Amino acid sequence: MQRPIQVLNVAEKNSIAKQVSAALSNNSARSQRSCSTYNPLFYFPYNINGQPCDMVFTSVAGHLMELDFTDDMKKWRSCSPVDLYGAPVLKKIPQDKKPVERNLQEQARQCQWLVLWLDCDREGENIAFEVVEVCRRANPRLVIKRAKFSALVRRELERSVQTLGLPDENASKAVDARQEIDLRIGASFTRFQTLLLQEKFKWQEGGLQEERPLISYGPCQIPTLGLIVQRQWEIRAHVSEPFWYIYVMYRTPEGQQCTFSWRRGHIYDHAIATVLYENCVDEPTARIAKVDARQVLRQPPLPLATLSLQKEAITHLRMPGERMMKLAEELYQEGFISYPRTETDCFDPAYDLKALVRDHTQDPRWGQHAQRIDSGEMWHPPRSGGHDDKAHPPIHPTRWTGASEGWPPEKKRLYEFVCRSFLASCSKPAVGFETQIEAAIATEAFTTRGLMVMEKNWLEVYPWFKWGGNDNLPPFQVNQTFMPTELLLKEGMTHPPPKLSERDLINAMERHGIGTDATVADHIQKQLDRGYAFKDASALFSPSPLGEALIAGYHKMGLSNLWQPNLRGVIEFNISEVAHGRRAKEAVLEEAVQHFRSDYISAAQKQGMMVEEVARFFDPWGAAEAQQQALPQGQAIGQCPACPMPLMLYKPEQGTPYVACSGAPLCRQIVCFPCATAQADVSAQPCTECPGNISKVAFKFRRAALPLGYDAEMTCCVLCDRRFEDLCRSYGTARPPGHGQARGRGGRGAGGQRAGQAEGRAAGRHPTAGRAAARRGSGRGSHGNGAAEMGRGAPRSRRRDRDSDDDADNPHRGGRARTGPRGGGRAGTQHRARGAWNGARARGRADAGRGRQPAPGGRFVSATGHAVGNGATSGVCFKCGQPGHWSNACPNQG
DNA sequence: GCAAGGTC
Repeated sequence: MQRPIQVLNVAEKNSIAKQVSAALSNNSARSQRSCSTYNPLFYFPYNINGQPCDMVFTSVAGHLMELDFTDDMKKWRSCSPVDLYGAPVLKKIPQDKKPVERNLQEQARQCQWLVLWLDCDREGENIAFEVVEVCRRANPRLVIKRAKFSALVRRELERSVQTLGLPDENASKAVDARQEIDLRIGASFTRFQTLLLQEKFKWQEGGLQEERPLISYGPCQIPTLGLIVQRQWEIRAHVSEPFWYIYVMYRTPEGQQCTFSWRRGHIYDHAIATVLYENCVDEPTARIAKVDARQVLRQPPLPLATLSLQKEAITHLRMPGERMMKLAEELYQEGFISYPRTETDCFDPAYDLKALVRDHTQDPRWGQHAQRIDSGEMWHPPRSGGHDDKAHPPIHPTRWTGASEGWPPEKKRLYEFVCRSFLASCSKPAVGFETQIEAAIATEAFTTRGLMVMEKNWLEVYPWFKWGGNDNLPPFQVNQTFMPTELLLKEGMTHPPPKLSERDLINAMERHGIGTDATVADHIQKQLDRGYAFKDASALFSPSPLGEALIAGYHKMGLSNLWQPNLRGVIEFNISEVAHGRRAKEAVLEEAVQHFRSDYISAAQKQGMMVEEVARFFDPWGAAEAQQQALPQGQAIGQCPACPMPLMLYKPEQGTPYVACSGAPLCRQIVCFPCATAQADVSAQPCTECPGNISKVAFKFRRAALPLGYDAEMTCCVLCDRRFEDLCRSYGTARPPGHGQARGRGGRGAGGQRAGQAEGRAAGRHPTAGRAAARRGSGRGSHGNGAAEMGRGAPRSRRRDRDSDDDADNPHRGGRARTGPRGGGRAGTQHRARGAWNGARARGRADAGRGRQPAPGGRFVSATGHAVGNGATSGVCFKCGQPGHWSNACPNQG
């Protein structure tokens, strides 16, 4: 008799652990609490490939680990935000996940095998590696295996456990890359925006909730805001135009009637419309040219996935997506509906749907319909929407309850919606009889259509959908003639597109790959929480002044790729190249970091534009105005050693000349004059001398030129330039280049660390080594060097071209901006401006979103020389979203 | 005080 192997099985959430244990053990698993509240243990014996096993099944609760910067970079003023592109990052287990970690380690110590049952998607693969890391720390000898399953049904799970494989490292690395990109961009731009704007304006007077708002940036939240602002600009850019159309109405003596639509739709030229109309008036007899009558079917709704449930709940129940998800979560926890976060919109054929239907036959509201399905009279197998996340079924009721009296009304309505929707999806399609009529008057053609509902079927249980209409059509015959009751030339006006509804937003986000089914609602809610957008009484979204100013600011800077909706798609496409093994994680990261760092540098250099945009809507604080006015005129002499902004030489009328970074308040670097090699140390204390809330700046000098360092500390106010202390002290040991000198001496570390980084680059490791050189050269009036350094990046002329292009396109400024020619001139629709933007969007969009598109062909190597994955490389440009080149050589700027 | 993604 073989001794059983001890096997630790880990699922992504308890519900899966429970289901798989039940399926594999034939419902005989013994459950036991663990030290982690939401992750109990299930024990049962099993046999894997003839080998007896003692199975212990447990779960985590999503990711175990979080990515973050090291402690020294977490303080917002500890470094310039641009440093966050190169700062080290760490994966850590946050405090609230410690019990999960303990549970895994306790079990791992007693087991020989670890079987990973995490969801079969990229995030699941990444969590699998987190679990492996934690378990291996407790038991290095663990044998690691991965169960891949396509449905939670017994046969599939049994197959899966007998054919265990290995976790997919590429998929996991793709997630690592995404996390790192999101963190670096998010943190750097959030700090940039917040530090730049937070203190400058009277937010509350401008309608914001908070006095000092957090102005966050994220690669999902900002493109979402971009969608809202873009629509606002479309609306504002719309210029109403008149159009004309011929209106025909016919009423029989019996009272049957219909109106006809003109084949030409609308005509924007009054003269032409009049000529065509007069033709009709001259020969007004209408002749029926065609009668097409046939039976049509209206299919029931697809089984519900998360996003479709959100959209339906918004439309039919008038419930915001975020609220709906909370209630759905509750219903799931209480066992009334299945797992609410799923992409699946098709039922597994093995699923016993009839049993689920039977559960509802006693309901007073929809029980009768359920009975008719159960009897087979109404039964029709649910359609398949073609999506399957391989982990969850579509959302459906799991238990009937008539005892929902205590529930809040919204929860009741949601449960009812899930039940009715499920029953509808198991019902026969509705049957109608449609008649399409074509009529001719003189040279012009007209159509009308009638629809009579013959069998309601699924519509009986689903009251939210209206079908049918115009069923009082006169009984036309081909070649029949009649005299129209009314024949008129009517005038209409084009309307701007409507504001976005939450449903529109979800659709747009889905189309562009912004967020996942589980996070889309959060990103929308975040717009409201951050004060970037409002939702009006009709639940339509419009940007707040702050939201619009942010987008307009980046637009004006020529950095629209930072907010346009394809941003996420571009990131997703590139990391999916990692997941498929076509590019190395490091290469994609390097490319992304380089690109976004360069965008950050542009943004920091043009920060004034952002301030200007915000100043259109919000009043600045007096002190900030005073600060701006009080700053003396300086002369650019190079680039700041700590950030991308120009370093300025200031010569106050009284007092000592000094050199300071122009990037305040993001960077308050002040360096020594005349040597200009010193590192500043900034402490944010209020100035005791001047009336404004200006910080006191303490800074250190270091005379690198001397063999023994010479150090000084001085405290002064940047606003009034008043010194508080001035003391010098020497120190004894010279340090080799590349070691942070300030850090070792009790001064705060940032300055010294930056010095260390800069030296490292100078040693040739990094392509931006020139910066350190410029810093050294910019002392003693070496102006030429500094100026050359400031103009780095795209050639100036090209940048100017791009900016002016963008300005021409920016419709939010002039009020009545043009709508073409991108939109193709006279679009002939009610929403003519939309065509223009859609055209622009389509071109700008990554052929990317979620890796559905084929990989772009061809071989190319990044300018950094890193981008060689497994020989053939591919990906899309972070700037324009197109394949074939990298963003630092993007030919499609703007 | 930053992101987005899992999940309770």
